[in-house]
Amino acid sequence: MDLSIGDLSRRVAVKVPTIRYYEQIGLLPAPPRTEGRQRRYGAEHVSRLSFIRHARDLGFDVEAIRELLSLAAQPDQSCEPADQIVLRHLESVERRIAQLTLLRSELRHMLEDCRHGPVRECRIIQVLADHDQCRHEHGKVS
Amino acid sequence: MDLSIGDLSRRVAVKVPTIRYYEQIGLLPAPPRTEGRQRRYGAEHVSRLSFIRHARDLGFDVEAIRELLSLAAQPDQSCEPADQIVLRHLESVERRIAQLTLLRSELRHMLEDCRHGPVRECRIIQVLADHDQCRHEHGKVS
DNA sequence: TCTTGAACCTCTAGTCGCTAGAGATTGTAT
DNA sequence: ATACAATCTCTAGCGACTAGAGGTTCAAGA
Repeated sequence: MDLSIGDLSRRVAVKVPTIRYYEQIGLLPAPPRTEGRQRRYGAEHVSRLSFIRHARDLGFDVEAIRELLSLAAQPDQSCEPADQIVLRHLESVERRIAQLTLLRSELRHMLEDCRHGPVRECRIIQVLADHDQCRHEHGKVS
Repeated sequence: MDLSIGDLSRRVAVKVPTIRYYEQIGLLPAPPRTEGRQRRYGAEHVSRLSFIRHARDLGFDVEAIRELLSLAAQPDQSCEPADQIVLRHLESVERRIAQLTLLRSELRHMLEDCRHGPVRECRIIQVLADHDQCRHEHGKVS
């Protein structure tokens, strides 16, 4: 096991610049280098980067991943803090789904109401221009 | 109607720096100024900024809003392009909901499986460390 | 009229998690 | 030996703001 950054990238499916970025922000430890200063990774880098990738796939932010990694390194501690992190994330996902579901129904209504005539009669534009004609309230989405 | 930027901000519920930002990126036209170079807004600014805010609330990005604004200014044209923009956005919202729904179920399973013991036995950490134990595949989320 | 002080001004930099590019160096296969 | 892909560092950019510094202007009260 003596992987170049490109090998690691292919194996874990994380792009090369992203690996360097993770090193820069201290998420992945700096590996040893060749004489010519190229990075060479071992098995522990593979598993740590996998962990990071899976956690990112699950939508955890870097701070949460930092905490999860540090918890994973303490096998005797209670896993409750990890639980809390996951729960916190789950709740934010649920809030997001709720927002987006509202949003979806608004957008559907807009499309249904559209007469497909000229802009002058277009409900879509009207709703945007005069929000009081809108059916529901909704929070910020972005 | 001769509103300061603060008046406009309160009336439309868009923050002052955001208003200046919209001017900078050309979304809101630059208003006339007082002798002392302070901005003074009229009714057309209020309605244009309202339009922008409603569209942002609906999750449209700035480029889409630019197009919607320019369509709104051409009342004789067909509203089909506006339709297309809304449809495109609806589809992306639907994709996002689908992703997040998958994600939610993964996170719920993780929490269910957790034995609330030490980290060593924690399914949450195990799933992250060894992704093959994961129940489902899912796309990128962030 | 003068004085406060809140509101305004411009400009730069930071947020998050990367991604892209320039320009130079290194590793590897032929 | 040579070619060329891969690597290196560094800086800047993405989107849609947000925060802060340091200075100026406006409007109201004394």
